[in-house]
Amino acid sequence: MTDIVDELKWRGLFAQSTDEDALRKALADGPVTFYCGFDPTAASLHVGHLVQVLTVRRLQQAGHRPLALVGGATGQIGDPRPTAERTLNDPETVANWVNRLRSQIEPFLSFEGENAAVMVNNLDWTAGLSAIEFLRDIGKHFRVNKMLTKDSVARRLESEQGISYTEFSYQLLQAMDFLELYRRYGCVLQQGGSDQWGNLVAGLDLIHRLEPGADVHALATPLMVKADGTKFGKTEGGAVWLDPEMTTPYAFYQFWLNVDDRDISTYMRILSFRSREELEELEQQTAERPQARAAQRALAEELTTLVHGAEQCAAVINASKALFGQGDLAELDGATLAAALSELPHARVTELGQVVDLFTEVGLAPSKSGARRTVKEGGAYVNNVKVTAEDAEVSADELLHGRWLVLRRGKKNLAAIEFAGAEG
RNA sequence: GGCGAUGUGCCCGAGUGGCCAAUGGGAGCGGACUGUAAAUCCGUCGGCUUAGCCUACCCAGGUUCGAAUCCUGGCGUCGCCA
Repeated sequence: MTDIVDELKWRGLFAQSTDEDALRKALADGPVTFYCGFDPTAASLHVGHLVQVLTVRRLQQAGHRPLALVGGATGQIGDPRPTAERTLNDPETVANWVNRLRSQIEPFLSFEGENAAVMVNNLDWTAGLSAIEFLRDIGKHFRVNKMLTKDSVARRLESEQGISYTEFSYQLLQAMDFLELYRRYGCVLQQGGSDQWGNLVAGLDLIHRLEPGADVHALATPLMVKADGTKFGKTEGGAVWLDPEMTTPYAFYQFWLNVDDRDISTYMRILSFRSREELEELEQQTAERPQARAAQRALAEELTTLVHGAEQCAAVINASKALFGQGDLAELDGATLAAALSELPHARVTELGQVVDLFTEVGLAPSKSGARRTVKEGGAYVNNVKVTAEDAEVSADELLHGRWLVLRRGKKNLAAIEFAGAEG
Protein backbone atom coordinates (compact mmCIF):
# COMPACT_ATOMS: atom_id res chain seq x y z
CA MET A 1 0.00 0.00 0.00
CA THR A 2 1.54 3.26 -1.08
CA ASP A 3 1.62 6.18 1.24
CA ILE A 4 -1.50 8.29 0.71
CA VAL A 5 0.53 11.49 0.66
CA ASP A 6 2.72 10.11 -2.11
CA GLU A 7 -0.39 9.04 -3.93
CA LEU A 8 -1.91 12.53 -3.66
CA LYS A 9 1.33 14.07 -4.80
CA TRP A 10 1.63 11.85 -7.83
CA ARG A 11 -1.89 12.75 -8.80
CA GLY A 12 -1.16 16.44 -8.47
CA LEU A 13 -3.68 16.78 -5.68
CA PHE A 14 -1.21 18.05 -3.16
CA ALA A 15 -0.87 21.79 -3.70
CA GLN A 16 0.32 22.66 -0.23
CA SER A 17 -0.03 21.58 3.36
CA THR A 18 1.06 22.37 6.84
CA ASP A 19 4.13 20.49 8.14
CA GLU A 20 4.29 17.70 5.61
CA ASP A 21 6.11 15.19 7.78
CA ALA A 22 3.63 15.64 10.59
CA LEU A 23 0.71 15.24 8.21
CA ARG A 24 2.27 12.17 6.64
CA LYS A 25 2.79 10.62 10.03
CA ALA A 26 -0.74 11.37 11.20
CA LEU A 27 -2.23 9.80 8.07
CA ALA A 28 0.04 6.78 8.35
CA ASP A 29 -0.59 6.20 12.05
CA GLY A 30 -4.25 5.52 11.67
CA PRO A 31 -7.65 6.77 10.73
CA VAL A 32 -7.73 10.53 10.74
CA THR A 33 -10.95 12.46 11.06
CA PHE A 34 -10.91 15.21 8.45
CA TYR A 35 -13.33 17.66 6.97
CA CYS A 36 -14.06 19.56 3.80
CA GLY A 37 -16.65 22.26 3.47
CA PHE A 38 -19.01 23.18 0.65
CA ASP A 39 -20.93 26.42 0.63
CA PRO A 40 -24.41 26.50 -0.86
CA THR A 41 -23.98 29.31 -3.35
CA ALA A 42 -26.13 27.64 -5.98
CA ALA A 43 -28.70 24.87 -6.24
CA SER A 44 -26.08 22.35 -7.30
CA LEU A 45 -22.40 21.53 -7.17
CA HIS A 46 -20.53 21.93 -10.44
CA VAL A 47 -17.61 20.09 -12.01
CA GLY A 48 -15.11 22.29 -10.20
CA HIS A 49 -16.32 20.84 -6.91
CA LEU A 50 -15.43 17.34 -8.06
CA VAL A 51 -11.81 17.87 -7.05
CA GLN A 52 -12.87 18.28 -3.45
CA VAL A 53 -15.64 15.71 -3.40
CA LEU A 54 -13.50 13.06 -5.00
CA THR A 55 -10.50 13.81 -2.82
CA VAL A 56 -12.72 13.32 0.21
CA ARG A 57 -13.80 10.02 -1.30
CA ARG A 58 -10.19 9.09 -1.95
CA LEU A 59 -9.17 9.81 1.62
CA GLN A 60 -12.08 7.81 2.93
CA GLN A 61 -11.10 4.88 0.74
CA ALA A 62 -7.66 5.15 2.28
CA GLY A 63 -9.28 4.50 5.64
CA HIS A 64 -9.88 7.98 6.97
CA ARG A 65 -13.08 9.37 8.33
CA PRO A 66 -14.71 12.26 6.47
CA LEU A 67 -16.92 14.98 7.81
CA ALA A 68 -18.65 16.63 4.88
CA LEU A 69 -19.74 20.09 5.86
CA VAL A 70 -22.39 22.01 4.00
CA GLY A 71 -22.30 25.63 5.04
CA GLY A 72 -25.78 26.64 6.04
CA ALA A 73 -24.20 29.54 7.92
CA THR A 74 -21.22 30.45 5.75
CA GLY A 75 -23.42 30.18 2.67
CA GLN A 76 -25.43 33.07 4.04
CA ILE A 77 -22.32 35.23 4.32
CA GLY A 78 -20.24 34.40 1.28
CA ASP A 79 -16.55 33.70 0.93
CA PRO A 80 -14.84 36.80 -0.49
CA ARG A 81 -14.18 36.35 -4.17
CA PRO A 82 -11.16 38.15 -5.59
CA THR A 83 -13.24 40.15 -8.03
CA ALA A 84 -16.35 41.47 -6.36
CA GLU A 85 -18.73 41.40 -3.46
CA ARG A 86 -21.34 38.66 -3.55
CA THR A 87 -25.05 39.21 -3.58
CA LEU A 88 -26.62 37.75 -0.45
CA ASN A 89 -29.13 34.95 -0.84
CA ASP A 90 -32.04 34.80 1.53
CA PRO A 91 -31.94 32.19 4.32
CA GLU A 92 -34.77 30.07 2.90
CA THR A 93 -32.99 29.74 -0.41
CA VAL A 94 -29.74 28.83 1.29
CA ALA A 95 -31.50 26.25 3.47
CA ASN A 96 -32.99 24.68 0.37
CA TRP A 97 -29.61 24.58 -1.33
CA VAL A 98 -28.04 23.01 1.77
CA ASN A 99 -30.40 20.07 1.39
CA ARG A 100 -29.72 19.73 -2.28
CA LEU A 101 -25.94 19.78 -1.84
CA ARG A 102 -26.16 17.24 0.96
CA SER A 103 -27.97 14.76 -1.20
CA GLN A 104 -25.52 15.40 -4.01
CA ILE A 105 -22.49 14.74 -1.86
CA GLU A 106 -23.79 11.70 -0.01
CA PRO A 107 -23.56 9.20 -2.90
CA PHE A 108 -19.83 9.76 -3.13
CA LEU A 109 -19.20 8.70 0.44
CA SER A 110 -19.77 5.65 2.55
CA PHE A 111 -21.86 5.97 5.68
CA GLU A 112 -21.06 2.53 6.98
CA GLY A 113 -18.21 0.92 8.85
CA GLU A 114 -15.50 2.18 11.14
CA ASN A 115 -14.83 5.29 9.16
CA ALA A 116 -18.40 6.14 8.21
CA ALA A 117 -18.80 9.65 6.87
CA VAL A 118 -20.80 12.24 8.75
CA MET A 119 -22.67 15.15 7.20
CA VAL A 120 -22.50 18.36 9.22
CA ASN A 121 -23.92 21.86 8.89
CA ASN A 122 -22.23 24.86 10.45
CA LEU A 123 -25.58 26.51 11.03
CA ASP A 124 -25.94 24.06 13.92
CA TRP A 125 -23.33 25.85 15.99
CA THR A 126 -23.73 29.38 14.73
CA ALA A 127 -27.50 29.89 14.64
CA GLY A 128 -27.75 30.23 18.40
CA LEU A 129 -24.63 32.33 18.78
CA SER A 130 -25.16 35.96 19.73
CA ALA A 131 -23.16 38.76 18.19
CA ILE A 132 -21.63 39.55 21.56
CA GLU A 133 -20.58 35.95 22.13
CA PHE A 134 -19.14 35.75 18.66
CA LEU A 135 -17.09 38.90 19.10
CA ARG A 136 -15.89 37.95 22.58
CA ASP A 137 -15.24 34.23 22.13
CA ILE A 138 -14.05 34.13 18.55
CA GLY A 139 -13.29 37.65 17.38
CA LYS A 140 -10.91 38.34 20.25
CA HIS A 141 -8.51 35.71 18.93
CA PHE A 142 -8.09 37.33 15.55
CA ARG A 143 -5.72 40.16 14.74
CA VAL A 144 -7.07 42.44 12.06
CA ASN A 145 -3.53 43.06 10.85
CA LYS A 146 -3.19 39.41 10.02
CA MET A 147 -6.67 39.10 8.56
CA LEU A 148 -5.84 41.90 6.16
CA THR A 149 -2.93 39.98 4.73
CA LYS A 150 -5.04 37.01 3.64
CA ASP A 151 -4.97 36.85 -0.10
CA SER A 152 -8.71 36.96 -0.64
CA VAL A 153 -9.02 40.03 1.56
CA ALA A 154 -5.89 41.76 0.32
CA ARG A 155 -6.98 41.55 -3.29
CA ARG A 156 -10.33 43.03 -2.48
CA LEU A 157 -8.76 45.83 -0.51
CA GLU A 158 -6.79 46.75 -3.60
CA SER A 159 -9.92 46.77 -5.70
CA GLU A 160 -11.98 49.90 -6.12
CA GLN A 161 -15.00 48.39 -4.50
CA GLY A 162 -13.29 47.19 -1.36
CA ILE A 163 -14.89 44.57 0.85
CA SER A 164 -17.85 44.57 3.19
CA TYR A 165 -17.51 43.80 6.88
CA THR A 166 -19.73 40.79 6.22
CA GLU A 167 -17.34 39.10 3.84
CA PHE A 168 -14.34 40.25 5.81
CA SER A 169 -15.71 38.21 8.71
CA TYR A 170 -15.99 35.04 6.68
CA GLN A 171 -12.64 33.65 7.75
CA LEU A 172 -13.72 33.78 11.38
CA LEU A 173 -16.72 31.61 10.63
CA GLN A 174 -14.69 29.04 8.76
CA ALA A 175 -12.05 29.03 11.46
CA MET A 176 -14.77 28.46 14.02
CA ASP A 177 -16.02 25.48 12.02
CA PHE A 178 -12.68 23.74 12.24
CA LEU A 179 -12.51 24.43 15.98
CA GLU A 180 -16.01 23.14 16.50
CA LEU A 181 -15.37 19.97 14.50
CA TYR A 182 -12.15 19.41 16.38
CA ARG A 183 -14.07 19.59 19.65
CA ARG A 184 -17.08 17.58 18.55
CA TYR A 185 -15.50 14.90 16.39
CA GLY A 186 -11.78 15.10 16.98
CA CYS A 187 -11.30 16.43 13.49
CA VAL A 188 -7.62 17.17 12.93
CA LEU A 189 -7.39 17.85 9.22
CA GLN A 190 -9.12 20.27 6.94
CA GLN A 191 -8.97 19.79 3.21
CA GLY A 192 -9.85 22.48 0.71
CA GLY A 193 -8.96 24.15 -2.54
CA SER A 194 -5.76 26.15 -2.56
CA ASP A 195 -7.83 29.32 -2.82
CA GLN A 196 -9.05 28.37 0.65
CA TRP A 197 -5.59 28.30 2.14
CA GLY A 198 -6.07 31.46 4.17
CA ASN A 199 -9.25 30.08 5.68
CA LEU A 200 -7.68 26.74 6.43
CA VAL A 201 -4.83 28.42 8.25
CA ALA A 202 -7.20 30.68 10.16
CA GLY A 203 -8.81 27.57 11.59
CA LEU A 204 -5.46 26.10 12.58
CA ASP A 205 -4.47 29.30 14.35
CA LEU A 206 -7.70 29.41 16.29
CA ILE A 207 -7.38 25.81 17.41
CA HIS A 208 -3.77 26.33 18.43
CA ARG A 209 -4.83 29.27 20.57
CA LEU A 210 -7.76 27.62 22.31
CA GLU A 211 -6.65 24.00 22.41
CA PRO A 212 -2.98 23.99 23.38
CA GLY A 213 -1.14 20.92 22.16
CA ALA A 214 -3.63 20.07 19.45
CA ASP A 215 -2.01 18.35 16.49
CA VAL A 216 -3.97 19.67 13.53
CA HIS A 217 -3.24 19.94 9.82
CA ALA A 218 -4.38 21.51 6.59
CA LEU A 219 -4.19 20.18 3.07
CA ALA A 220 -4.88 22.22 -0.05
CA THR A 221 -5.70 20.75 -3.43
CA PRO A 222 -4.83 22.62 -6.63
CA LEU A 223 -7.25 24.69 -8.62
CA MET A 224 -8.32 23.23 -11.92
CA VAL A 225 -6.89 25.35 -14.68
CA LYS A 226 -7.02 25.13 -18.45
CA ALA A 227 -4.12 25.26 -20.84
CA ASP A 228 -5.78 27.96 -22.91
CA GLY A 229 -6.19 30.21 -19.90
CA THR A 230 -9.98 30.24 -19.83
CA LYS A 231 -11.95 29.28 -16.79
CA PHE A 232 -12.39 25.60 -16.05
CA GLY A 233 -15.87 24.15 -15.91
CA LYS A 234 -17.73 26.50 -18.18
CA THR A 235 -19.37 25.69 -21.43
CA GLU A 236 -21.86 27.46 -23.64
CA GLY A 237 -21.91 30.34 -21.27
CA GLY A 238 -22.83 28.30 -18.22
CA ALA A 239 -21.31 26.12 -15.55
CA VAL A 240 -21.39 22.36 -15.90
CA TRP A 241 -23.52 21.22 -12.98
CA LEU A 242 -23.81 17.83 -11.37
CA ASP A 243 -27.58 18.14 -11.14
CA PRO A 244 -29.07 16.36 -14.19
CA GLU A 245 -31.88 18.92 -14.29
CA MET A 246 -29.36 21.73 -14.70
CA THR A 247 -26.87 20.02 -16.99
CA THR A 248 -28.03 16.93 -18.86
CA PRO A 249 -25.90 13.82 -18.38
CA TYR A 250 -25.33 13.99 -22.12
CA ALA A 251 -23.85 17.49 -21.83
CA PHE A 252 -21.84 16.37 -18.80
CA TYR A 253 -20.34 13.49 -20.76
CA GLN A 254 -19.64 15.72 -23.74
CA PHE A 255 -17.90 18.24 -21.50
CA TRP A 256 -15.27 15.69 -20.51
CA LEU A 257 -15.03 14.23 -23.96
CA ASN A 258 -14.06 17.67 -25.25
CA VAL A 259 -11.26 18.33 -22.78
CA ASP A 260 -8.17 19.82 -24.40
CA ASP A 261 -5.41 17.28 -25.06
CA ARG A 262 -3.03 19.39 -23.04
CA ASP A 263 -5.26 19.17 -19.96
CA ILE A 264 -6.56 15.65 -20.02
CA SER A 265 -3.63 14.04 -18.28
CA THR A 266 -3.76 16.50 -15.41
CA TYR A 267 -7.52 16.12 -15.01
CA MET A 268 -7.37 12.38 -15.15
CA ARG A 269 -4.83 12.13 -12.41
CA ILE A 270 -6.81 14.48 -10.22
CA LEU A 271 -10.23 12.96 -10.77
CA SER A 272 -9.91 9.35 -11.85
CA PHE A 273 -9.84 6.38 -9.51
CA ARG A 274 -7.97 4.27 -12.03
CA SER A 275 -4.63 2.85 -11.08
CA ARG A 276 -1.39 4.60 -11.84
CA GLU A 277 -0.57 1.99 -14.48
CA GLU A 278 -3.87 2.49 -16.29
CA LEU A 279 -3.47 6.22 -16.24
CA GLU A 280 0.04 6.07 -17.60
CA GLU A 281 -1.16 3.80 -20.37
CA LEU A 282 -3.89 6.31 -21.28
CA GLU A 283 -1.41 9.16 -21.20
CA GLN A 284 0.76 7.33 -23.64
CA GLN A 285 -2.20 6.78 -25.95
CA THR A 286 -2.96 10.49 -25.84
CA ALA A 287 0.61 11.25 -26.82
CA GLU A 288 0.60 8.79 -29.68
CA ARG A 289 -2.88 9.13 -31.07
CA PRO A 290 -4.47 12.29 -29.69
CA GLN A 291 -7.29 12.19 -32.22
CA ALA A 292 -8.61 8.95 -30.75
CA ARG A 293 -9.14 10.72 -27.42
CA ALA A 294 -8.89 7.52 -25.46
CA ALA A 295 -8.16 9.37 -22.24
CA GLN A 296 -11.04 11.78 -22.70
CA ARG A 297 -13.40 8.88 -23.33
CA ALA A 298 -12.17 7.01 -20.31
CA LEU A 299 -12.51 9.97 -17.98
CA ALA A 300 -15.88 10.99 -19.41
CA GLU A 301 -17.19 7.50 -18.92
CA GLU A 302 -15.81 7.14 -15.42
CA LEU A 303 -17.14 10.45 -14.17
CA THR A 304 -20.51 10.16 -15.86
CA THR A 305 -20.93 6.76 -14.24
CA LEU A 306 -19.88 8.10 -10.88
CA VAL A 307 -22.19 11.11 -11.01
CA HIS A 308 -25.17 9.82 -12.98
CA GLY A 309 -24.92 6.04 -12.76
CA ALA A 310 -23.87 3.30 -15.14
CA GLU A 311 -27.20 3.02 -16.90
CA GLN A 312 -27.41 6.71 -17.65
CA CYS A 313 -23.81 6.69 -18.77
CA ALA A 314 -24.42 3.88 -21.24
CA ALA A 315 -27.39 5.81 -22.60
CA VAL A 316 -25.42 8.98 -23.23
CA ILE A 317 -22.56 7.08 -24.85
CA ASN A 318 -25.03 5.49 -27.24
CA ALA A 319 -26.64 8.83 -27.88
CA SER A 320 -23.25 10.36 -28.62
CA LYS A 321 -22.45 7.61 -31.06
CA ALA A 322 -25.76 7.91 -32.82
CA LEU A 323 -25.76 11.68 -33.06
CA PHE A 324 -22.12 12.16 -33.94
CA GLY A 325 -21.86 9.19 -36.25
CA GLN A 326 -21.27 9.73 -39.92
CA GLY A 327 -24.52 8.07 -40.85
CA ASP A 328 -27.72 9.68 -41.99
CA LEU A 329 -30.07 10.47 -39.16
CA ALA A 330 -32.99 9.24 -41.21
CA GLU A 331 -31.41 5.80 -41.27
CA LEU A 332 -31.38 5.35 -37.53
CA ASP A 333 -34.11 3.06 -36.36
CA GLY A 334 -36.86 4.56 -34.27
CA ALA A 335 -35.82 3.09 -30.95
CA THR A 336 -32.20 4.18 -31.27
CA LEU A 337 -33.20 7.64 -32.35
CA ALA A 338 -35.76 8.07 -29.60
CA ALA A 339 -33.27 6.91 -26.99
CA ALA A 340 -30.57 9.25 -28.26
CA LEU A 341 -32.87 12.22 -28.46
CA SER A 342 -34.20 11.68 -24.97
CA GLU A 343 -30.73 12.57 -23.71
CA LEU A 344 -30.85 15.97 -25.35
CA PRO A 345 -32.66 19.09 -24.30
CA HIS A 346 -36.02 18.67 -25.92
CA ALA A 347 -39.38 20.28 -26.36
CA ARG A 348 -42.78 19.00 -27.41
CA VAL A 349 -44.70 21.03 -29.86
CA THR A 350 -48.17 20.62 -31.22
CA GLU A 351 -47.49 22.46 -34.42
CA LEU A 352 -44.45 22.99 -36.54
CA GLY A 353 -43.74 26.33 -38.12
CA GLN A 354 -40.74 28.58 -38.33
CA VAL A 355 -37.35 27.11 -37.67
CA VAL A 356 -36.33 30.11 -35.60
CA ASP A 357 -39.24 29.57 -33.24
CA LEU A 358 -38.26 25.95 -32.71
CA PHE A 359 -34.66 26.94 -31.97
CA THR A 360 -35.84 29.43 -29.40
CA GLU A 361 -38.31 26.98 -27.93
CA VAL A 362 -35.70 24.29 -27.14
CA GLY A 363 -33.20 26.80 -25.87
CA LEU A 364 -30.66 26.45 -28.66
CA ALA A 365 -30.98 30.19 -29.16
CA PRO A 366 -31.51 32.78 -26.41
CA SER A 367 -34.08 34.70 -28.41
CA LYS A 368 -35.70 34.76 -31.77
CA SER A 369 -33.22 37.38 -32.88
CA GLY A 370 -30.47 35.08 -31.71
CA ALA A 371 -31.96 32.24 -33.73
CA ARG A 372 -32.12 34.43 -36.83
CA ARG A 373 -28.52 35.38 -36.29
CA THR A 374 -27.50 31.74 -36.13
CA VAL A 375 -29.31 31.05 -39.38
CA LYS A 376 -27.68 34.09 -40.97
CA GLU A 377 -24.28 32.86 -39.84
CA GLY A 378 -24.92 29.48 -41.39
CA GLY A 379 -24.88 27.59 -38.11
CA ALA A 380 -28.43 26.29 -37.92
CA TYR A 381 -29.35 22.77 -38.96
CA VAL A 382 -32.53 20.73 -39.02
CA ASN A 383 -31.86 16.99 -39.27
CA ASN A 384 -28.28 17.83 -40.27
CA VAL A 385 -29.44 19.97 -43.18
CA LYS A 386 -28.30 23.56 -43.08
CA VAL A 387 -31.04 26.13 -42.81
CA THR A 388 -30.48 28.91 -45.28
CA ALA A 389 -33.52 31.17 -45.01
CA GLU A 390 -34.31 33.14 -41.88
CA ASP A 391 -38.01 32.56 -42.39
CA ALA A 392 -37.69 28.87 -43.25
CA GLU A 393 -40.54 26.68 -42.11
CA VAL A 394 -40.52 23.04 -41.17
CA SER A 395 -43.02 20.76 -42.77
CA ALA A 396 -44.42 17.50 -41.49
CA ASP A 397 -42.61 15.37 -44.07
CA GLU A 398 -39.28 16.38 -42.55
CA LEU A 399 -40.18 14.61 -39.29
CA LEU A 400 -38.07 11.57 -38.55
CA HIS A 401 -40.25 8.57 -37.86
CA GLY A 402 -43.19 10.88 -38.02
CA ARG A 403 -42.43 12.75 -34.82
CA TRP A 404 -38.83 13.87 -34.33
CA LEU A 405 -36.69 16.76 -35.46
CA VAL A 406 -33.02 17.06 -34.60
CA LEU A 407 -31.96 20.68 -34.31
CA ARG A 408 -28.34 21.71 -34.20
CA ARG A 409 -26.59 25.01 -33.63
CA GLY A 410 -22.96 25.05 -34.62
CA LYS A 411 -21.04 21.83 -34.53
CA LYS A 412 -22.13 20.27 -31.33
CA ASN A 413 -25.15 21.90 -29.78
CA LEU A 414 -28.01 19.53 -30.31
CA ALA A 415 -31.62 19.50 -29.27
CA ALA A 416 -34.70 17.54 -30.14
CA ILE A 417 -38.23 18.51 -31.05
CA GLU A 418 -41.00 16.01 -30.49
CA PHE A 419 -44.06 16.65 -32.55
CA ALA A 420 -47.25 15.76 -30.77
CA GLY A 421 -49.58 17.56 -33.10
CA ALA A 422 -51.70 14.73 -34.39
CA GLU A 423 -52.70 13.35 -31.02
CA GLY A 424 -52.81 16.79 -29.41
C1' G B 1 -20.33 64.68 8.28
C1' G B 2 -17.58 68.17 4.49
C1' C B 3 -15.22 68.76 -0.34
C1' G B 4 -14.17 66.67 -5.07
C1' A B 5 -14.80 62.98 -8.83
C1' U B 6 -17.55 59.30 -11.13
C1' G B 7 -21.82 55.76 -12.78
C1' U B 8 -22.26 53.52 -20.62
C1' G B 9 -24.10 47.00 -23.38
C1' C B 10 -21.39 40.13 -20.19
C1' C B 11 -16.38 42.77 -18.67
C1' C B 12 -13.00 46.84 -19.71
C1' G B 13 -13.69 51.34 -22.02
C1' A B 14 -14.81 55.62 -26.09
C1' G B 15 -18.57 58.99 -26.81
C1' U B 16 -20.26 65.93 -24.24
C1' G B 17 -27.10 68.09 -27.87
C1' G B 18 -29.01 65.45 -33.82
C1' C B 19 -24.84 61.40 -38.58
C1' C B 20 -25.98 56.60 -31.59
C1' A B 21 -28.66 50.47 -30.71
C1' A B 22 -24.02 53.71 -29.35
C1' U B 23 -16.07 53.54 -31.67
C1' G B 24 -12.38 50.01 -29.78
C1' G B 25 -10.54 45.66 -26.95
C1' G B 26 -11.72 41.10 -24.30
C1' A B 27 -15.20 37.16 -23.45
C1' G B 28 -19.21 34.66 -25.92
C1' C B 29 -21.43 32.80 -30.43
C1' G B 30 -21.14 31.13 -35.87
C1' G B 31 -17.99 29.84 -40.30
C1' A B 32 -13.29 27.95 -42.63
C1' C B 33 -9.34 24.44 -41.23
C1' U B 34 -9.35 19.87 -37.94
C1' G B 35 -9.82 15.02 -34.35
C1' U B 36 -17.02 16.70 -31.66
C1' A B 37 -8.87 19.17 -30.33
C1' A B 38 -5.35 23.53 -30.11
C1' A B 39 -3.60 27.65 -32.87
C1' U B 40 -4.99 30.90 -36.86
C1' C B 41 -8.16 33.68 -40.13
C1' C B 42 -13.18 35.56 -41.21
C1' G B 43 -17.95 36.90 -39.51
C1' U B 44 -21.37 38.03 -35.54
C1' C B 45 -22.65 40.14 -30.95
C1' G B 46 -30.40 44.48 -27.29
C1' G B 47 -35.50 42.77 -28.57
C1' C B 48 -39.60 42.16 -31.99
C1' U B 49 -45.14 40.93 -35.66
C1' U B 50 -37.42 42.80 -38.96
C1' A B 51 -37.09 47.41 -45.86
C1' G B 52 -39.95 49.06 -40.07
C1' C B 53 -40.81 49.34 -34.96
C1' C B 54 -39.83 48.96 -29.56
C1' U B 55 -36.71 49.22 -25.26
C1' A B 56 -31.89 50.99 -23.71
C1' C B 57 -26.23 54.60 -21.69
C1' C B 58 -27.61 54.23 -12.48
C1' C B 59 -33.03 55.98 -10.94
C1' A B 60 -36.91 59.92 -11.11
C1' G B 61 -38.20 64.49 -12.99
C1' G B 62 -36.99 68.81 -16.29
C1' U B 63 -34.99 72.00 -20.59
C1' U B 64 -35.21 71.23 -26.06
C1' C B 65 -38.16 70.22 -32.42
C1' G B 66 -34.46 66.55 -30.62
C1' A B 67 -30.47 64.10 -24.75
C1' A B 68 -26.08 58.70 -23.28
C1' U B 69 -24.65 63.85 -23.88
C1' C B 70 -27.54 70.01 -20.58
C1' C B 71 -30.37 71.12 -15.59
C1' U B 72 -32.63 69.47 -10.63
C1' G B 73 -33.23 65.76 -7.03
C1' G B 74 -32.08 60.80 -5.44
C1' C B 75 -29.02 56.40 -5.09
C1' G B 76 -24.28 53.75 -5.68
C1' U B 77 -18.95 53.89 -6.00
C1' C B 78 -14.05 56.15 -5.47
C1' G B 79 -10.58 59.88 -3.40
C1' C B 80 -9.20 63.63 0.13
C1' C B 81 -10.44 65.88 4.77
C1' A B 82 -12.94 65.64 9.61
